[in-house]
Amino acid sequence: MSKLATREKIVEAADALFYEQGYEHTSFADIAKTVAISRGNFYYHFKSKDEILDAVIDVRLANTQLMLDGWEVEGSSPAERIRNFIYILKTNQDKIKRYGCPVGTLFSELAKLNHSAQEDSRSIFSLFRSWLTQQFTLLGCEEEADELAMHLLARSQGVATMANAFPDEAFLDQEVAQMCAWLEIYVARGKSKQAKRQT
Amino acid sequence: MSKLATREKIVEAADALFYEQGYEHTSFADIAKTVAISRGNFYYHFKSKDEILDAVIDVRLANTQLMLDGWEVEGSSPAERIRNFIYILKTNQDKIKRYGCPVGTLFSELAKLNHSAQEDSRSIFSLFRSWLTQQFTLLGCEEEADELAMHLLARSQGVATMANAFPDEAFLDQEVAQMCAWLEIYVARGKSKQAKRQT
DNA sequence: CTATAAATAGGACATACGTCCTAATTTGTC
DNA sequence: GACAAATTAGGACGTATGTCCTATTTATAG
Repeated sequence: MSKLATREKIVEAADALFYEQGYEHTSFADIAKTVAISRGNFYYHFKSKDEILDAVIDVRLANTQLMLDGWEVEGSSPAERIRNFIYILKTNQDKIKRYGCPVGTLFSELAKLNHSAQEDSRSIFSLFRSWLTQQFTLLGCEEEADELAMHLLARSQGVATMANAFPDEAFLDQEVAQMCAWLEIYVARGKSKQAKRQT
Repeated sequence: MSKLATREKIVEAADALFYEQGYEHTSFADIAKTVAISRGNFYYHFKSKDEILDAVIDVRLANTQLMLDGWEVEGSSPAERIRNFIYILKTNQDKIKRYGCPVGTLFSELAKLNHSAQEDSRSIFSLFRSWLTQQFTLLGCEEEADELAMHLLARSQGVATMANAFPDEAFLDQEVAQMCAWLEIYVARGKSKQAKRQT
């Protein structure tokens, strides 16, 4: 119980610090200080900094999956679920304006460090990508589903980056609205296809 | 002469290393090794790591301005110039797939480090932003020029990030084509406005 | 050619950091 | 309540890094 609690607390603190300060810039002392434990205790739960990073990525993956699953409610449409994805930007806009996108900035950092966890970090992107592909497929855009997924991911990433650089604007709201409008094109296209198939 | 050469060599090496490895992850030894000078000599030209960063940002700003000026050739249209901007992604695609966008990734890192040069780093974005705003204004989209500039910047950033995460695809080409197609809407809109004004 | 300044080299130093080790404390079990 | 295992604390160690200092070499000027 207490073992899990401490471990979880460490991962939780590391998760936040890696997001806010970056992986490399966050030291053991930083995390230990946040959790209020000694460095020794720290090393009882994790043998190295890399291990904590792995744990953090695992938690982020799990939380992302949980979020996506939470959108899979009875009676929800793929369009609604994609809109949920777009609205992540709005929901987390304060943090995004301060620290950027947690997925994009972590991957970017690990890419530069040539870190072994780079591929694990990419898998968070992959999770979103395959999920979005699935949603666009359900929407009736089978052939271009993956392309649309990548497009939407890129749009989100770009908005997050620019919102980080210029946080004092209505920019984020505008872009979210535009992305929703863009989505409607494919919603309509999917419907007309479905109608065709019905006749 | 040799003084300037050494200084320039240091900045050049630091510029590349900051891009490829990140600012924090690049040590004095790394730069000194690349330039093949001693750490002592190093400190003769720069009193601190921050000073090198400032110099690198200045160089990047100057080079960017030079690039933009280079596009201001006789007989070029704003649409062509914006297309030039979009094509940066294609021109630098190899490096972008490996290290992301130099502007975006540097800003992102400095934001997390809470580094004093963060604002200087943002000014590279600002340069692109105001330049694009000007081009869209010339295109005849005065009211929405800045919005369009930010939109295009965000699209570029997003494509760079995703191309970094998934470099093995035709993704970048597709997105560049889509951005050019998107631009045509505003080219046409500008032309119709101009025609209206002429009548 | 000489004297002065610029430039370079390389070692010294303090600090921070990741990692390891051992002792102490807490928890769980019979 | 006693004993073993799990957990925590905190110091020790080596390395890397940013920074500084001084001696040596190279370039410049009168």
